[in-house]
Amino acid sequence: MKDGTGNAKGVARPKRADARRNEKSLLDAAAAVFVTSGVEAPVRDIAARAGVGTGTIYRHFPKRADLILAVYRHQVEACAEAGPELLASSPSPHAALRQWIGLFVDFLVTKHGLAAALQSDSADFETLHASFLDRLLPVCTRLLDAAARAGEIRSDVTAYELLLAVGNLCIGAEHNPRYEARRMVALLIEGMRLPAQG
Amino acid sequence: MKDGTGNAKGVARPKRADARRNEKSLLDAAAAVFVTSGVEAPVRDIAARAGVGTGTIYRHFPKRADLILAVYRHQVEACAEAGPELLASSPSPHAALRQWIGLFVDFLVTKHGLAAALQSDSADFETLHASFLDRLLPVCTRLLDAAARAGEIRSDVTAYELLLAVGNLCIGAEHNPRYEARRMVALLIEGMRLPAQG
Amino acid sequence: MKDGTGNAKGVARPKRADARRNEKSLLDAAAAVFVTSGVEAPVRDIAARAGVGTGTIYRHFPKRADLILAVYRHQVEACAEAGPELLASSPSPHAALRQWIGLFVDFLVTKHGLAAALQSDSADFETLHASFLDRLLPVCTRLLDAAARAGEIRSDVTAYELLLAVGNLCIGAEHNPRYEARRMVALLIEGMRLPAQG
Amino acid sequence: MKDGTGNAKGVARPKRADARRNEKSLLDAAAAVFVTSGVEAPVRDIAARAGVGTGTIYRHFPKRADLILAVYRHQVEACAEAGPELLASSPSPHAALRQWIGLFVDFLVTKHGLAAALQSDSADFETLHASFLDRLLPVCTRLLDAAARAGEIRSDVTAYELLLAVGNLCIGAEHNPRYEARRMVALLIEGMRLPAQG
DNA sequence: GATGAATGAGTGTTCATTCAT
DNA sequence: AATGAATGAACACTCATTCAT
Repeated sequence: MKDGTGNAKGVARPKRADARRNEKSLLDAAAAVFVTSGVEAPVRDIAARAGVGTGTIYRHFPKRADLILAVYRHQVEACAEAGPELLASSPSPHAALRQWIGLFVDFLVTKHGLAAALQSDSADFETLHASFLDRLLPVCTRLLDAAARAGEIRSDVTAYELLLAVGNLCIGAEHNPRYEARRMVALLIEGMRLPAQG
Repeated sequence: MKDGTGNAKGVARPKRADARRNEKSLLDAAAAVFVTSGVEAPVRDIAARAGVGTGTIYRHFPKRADLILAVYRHQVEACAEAGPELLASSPSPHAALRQWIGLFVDFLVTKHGLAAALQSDSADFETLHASFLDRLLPVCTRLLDAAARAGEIRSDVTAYELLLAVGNLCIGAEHNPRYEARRMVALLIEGMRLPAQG
Repeated sequence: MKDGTGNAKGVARPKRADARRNEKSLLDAAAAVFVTSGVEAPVRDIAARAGVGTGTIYRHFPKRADLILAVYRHQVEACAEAGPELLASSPSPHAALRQWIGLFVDFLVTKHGLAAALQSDSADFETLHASFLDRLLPVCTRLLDAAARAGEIRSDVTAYELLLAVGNLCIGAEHNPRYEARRMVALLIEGMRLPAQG
Repeated sequence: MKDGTGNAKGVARPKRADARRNEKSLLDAAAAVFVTSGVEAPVRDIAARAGVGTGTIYRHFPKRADLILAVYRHQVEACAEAGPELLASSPSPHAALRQWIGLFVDFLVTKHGLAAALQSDSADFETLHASFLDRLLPVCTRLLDAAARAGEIRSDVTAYELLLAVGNLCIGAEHNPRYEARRMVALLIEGMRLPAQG
């Protein structure tokens, strides 16, 4: 019955006020450290940055994946929600796909190590991998399907491989001024396009 | 300044036969372990596999990057040499580019962790990154230029970003049957193509 | 000087009803957890089981020994009280001693870790040790004296060493089906016996 | 083919000279620390006392049980070997048993925490428990059998429970001047005696 | 040159205890 | 009074790297 996190409005205990504040600063610190040292940064570093003890991190996020997940949840969510909207408002499904992938790239490119972590085969990161995919895969699939049905892109590319490919293309982009992930991703998307039918 | 091969400047004393033999078995062992545990595998594992002490590895390859470099030198070399050949024998520069990139992918995809290591910003891996690029960049540039001059591909993609992009696309491919790096790379190359001029 | 029960000197303010209720549930929880995880079980576990915060435990029982003491007080008390009764009702002092030791063993054997804790030299457990002894030593002494005076047992065994010996013999018994503490204690008691005088 | 330890005389690599010296000082340090803080003393403490790094301890003794075992191996061995000798030289099997148990007590009583560790149910200590028993059980069994066959003691006490009981009786003896383990053990042994047959 | 023993910093993780709410 | 969040010392263990033999 304990609820570690959510409990939006209901009968939530009042105490959570300071804890929530603390959790927020934890998330901020983690995000900052992740940018600098990657998502595998030592727990101590994150704790130090947040000005808390290491135990506090473990209390809030028992597994590392929990922390990473929490750090990026909002952004993943925003990205996921943008999918249908773009599909509705764009001139073509392919344009929607391109824009949506653009959002995904914007998100990943600033998360040093995230893309790499998503590739880690460590048991600890499988959850992470899965959670990201759970939310994003359906959205991407729908965009892909729409574009394929419209005859704009080939239909043999799965959302899974596309997301992984895009994720990979973002690795290392942040620290490398000579490597522009967005351009590379654009090429990839362009490579999926089918010639307009006469 | 240290050079793992003992090959300083021009006066290199020819390495003793047994030392060379030793180095060879070191390389074989490292290659094998890299496949299993990635290029960041513990030094001890490699030493054990080679049947030598850890100190021996450090003598031959002071920095980890030296070892990785040595392990893959032959293959990088072969890849580099294939560039001009493909350009000469292929029906078009773009085809040559595609095939050459294919060789590069073949190489990377079977090297667990190599692609990831190439992206590491650790000072230790910068050498690695640089060495690979030193040899491959000119080759790739020449292929790119040829294809661009032939009007087959856009001319705003540098060899540097292309190699990085392809390298990135290969990350994690080995252990993931649902992710086919070659397909993704093919899309990228396809995305560079320019419509044939009337 | 601190006394976990809040019962200082003589002016003890009667504890509030709810506090007493709380303390009772604490004791029950602790007893249950002690059985499962030993008397050194994490405070959190006990608190969780009791449905209270850890702070509450510390309020009621500042030191771990206080808690252990409180948990077993009733049983120690019952054991102590049984001494004189047995002496009065048994056919011989030695029989009374044997039975009383039996009660003590029954008590200890089911308290995972208690016997071990009584032996711990940690400052924290000295209190525990002392408290148990305070109550039980006089009782045991009286039984021993009676049996010795009756010529049934040797008179050079002190209650202190007997209690410790019996306590020790109980260590580890609970989890070891091949080790029957009661049998070993019986041998010890038997070993104290003096041959009946012609 | 690697031999981590033994290899007494044969073709042993020469290098082991300093390592052996080091291992000896490790053992001495461990023994000293065990006396002070018990066999569960922090690895760091032992390392510090021996003047080595923690890694050195792990190299020589991967598991804690290995260290404990090594520390006490000689003494266990000596104890085991004394069994048959005592049986041969003592006036009666019971006397031999008594003396042998005396040796066992002498050994245990000075090893703070050993007896307790032998009782630990931690997986890590099972090995320890088993190793001690492996060596001592047969010896004790033989003494017990001889005494039982001679009609001097009851035959329903197993070597296993006797050793455990004696071990338990030794717990805490070193630091407690008021508790004399030897006396208590003597009582136990006495308690096994059978009245001489007419 | 080769060896592998030694080193010790670095890291994850647990848990008793304190204290703001 | 009760709560439980926060703290941080403590500990086991790993592994890159050095260096005596």
